[in-house]
Amino acid sequence: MTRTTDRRSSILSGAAELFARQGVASSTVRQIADRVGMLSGSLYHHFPSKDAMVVEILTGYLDNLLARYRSVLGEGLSPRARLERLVHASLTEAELFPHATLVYQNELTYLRSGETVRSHPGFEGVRAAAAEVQQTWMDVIEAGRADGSFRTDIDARVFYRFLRDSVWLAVHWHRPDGGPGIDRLAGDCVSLFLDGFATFDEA
Amino acid sequence: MTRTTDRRSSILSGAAELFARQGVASSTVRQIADRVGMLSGSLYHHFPSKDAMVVEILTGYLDNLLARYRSVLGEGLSPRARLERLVHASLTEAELFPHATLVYQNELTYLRSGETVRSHPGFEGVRAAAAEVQQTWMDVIEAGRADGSFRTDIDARVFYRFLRDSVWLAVHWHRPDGGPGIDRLAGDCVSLFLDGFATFDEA
DNA sequence: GTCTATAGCTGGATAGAC
DNA sequence: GTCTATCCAGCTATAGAC
Repeated sequence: MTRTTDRRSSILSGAAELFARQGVASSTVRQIADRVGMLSGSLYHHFPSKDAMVVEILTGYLDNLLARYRSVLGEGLSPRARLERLVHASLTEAELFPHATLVYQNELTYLRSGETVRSHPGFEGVRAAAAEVQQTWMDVIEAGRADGSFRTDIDARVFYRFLRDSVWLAVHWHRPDGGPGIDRLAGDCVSLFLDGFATFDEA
Repeated sequence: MTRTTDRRSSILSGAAELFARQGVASSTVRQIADRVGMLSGSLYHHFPSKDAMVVEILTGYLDNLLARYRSVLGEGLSPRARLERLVHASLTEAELFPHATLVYQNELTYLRSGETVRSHPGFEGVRAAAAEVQQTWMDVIEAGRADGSFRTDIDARVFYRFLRDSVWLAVHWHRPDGGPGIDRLAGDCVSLFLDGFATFDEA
């Protein structure tokens, strides 16, 4: 167990912060090196390429997130409760890794653009993990539609996108310290969406 | 009045499509030239730089959008009705200029990142227009909070962001032909958000 | 494990022929 | 108005000294 954060980790977190703020394409290895106080060439002792950093940032983030999701799925909850736990898990992860969350959110559009750029081995894994994340959400939404607790007159994928983007967006404004905790935030978010989306037994 | 779409416009629309799919930074002037069947050097007869294309795409989009917004503001509607008309205007604009809409949505994060990259003259105008768009939404939300029709226990900016991203996101999945029209879509969207967000006189 | 130095490439942009 | 030909800057990545 090393006492101080090792070099490799600090490079990765510096890179994540840059990627989050400027985008991957506009961030250079020299900027990354500057940030940790070394020269660009030295980075390649730790990572084979810039893309490898991106892959590692996204993979670490998604692996953690999926582990949380799987734990939630094992609890055998109702659709509504499960949805709240998924929101909670996502917000928790976003609080722990805000930069990785932003990178994932911002680059997702370009990541899935089929035949283009990213052919780097490892991006396939990222894409697969991203697909599993989406499937997890779709499953709970479909389950809620099936048991009558969610509306069926609005496309499931549309609802998924609305909710997903709102949750992921929280990292833009949520402040870990001082503000409302994750618990409160997750509850508010689910209430906001579901009380306008879940079927109401009015009258 | 020219009968065919002129060269300049086709360059711009080709560029917009590329920017939307790959991101501005990852799109090269050579790709843009390829798409309209000319060589990269020839582009510079029509535009002084790649950034100038980005500025013109975003400016044209935002100018149109703001013109619609101002027209809505002149109708003297209630907050709820005004909100629906703003959603409607945004969706209409997104249907007419889907690529520009996506570019705006995707690059907004990097656009506002203060001292970084984009110092091109003209980007200031884009930023100013984007600020006016945001202000228009914030005004109607605040008006609704003031007259009691919207909840005050959730941050206005949070609600704004949820709604804005959901509306802008529609361009990802909405198909102009065949699917539900803009009218229906706008109504659904507002109903979805407000019936979970507007105050209810229950009991 | 970091540095110096630079190779090799790609991208935005330009000059001038046609 | 388009093409040919290219400049130059900036980038990723590498090789080898220390």
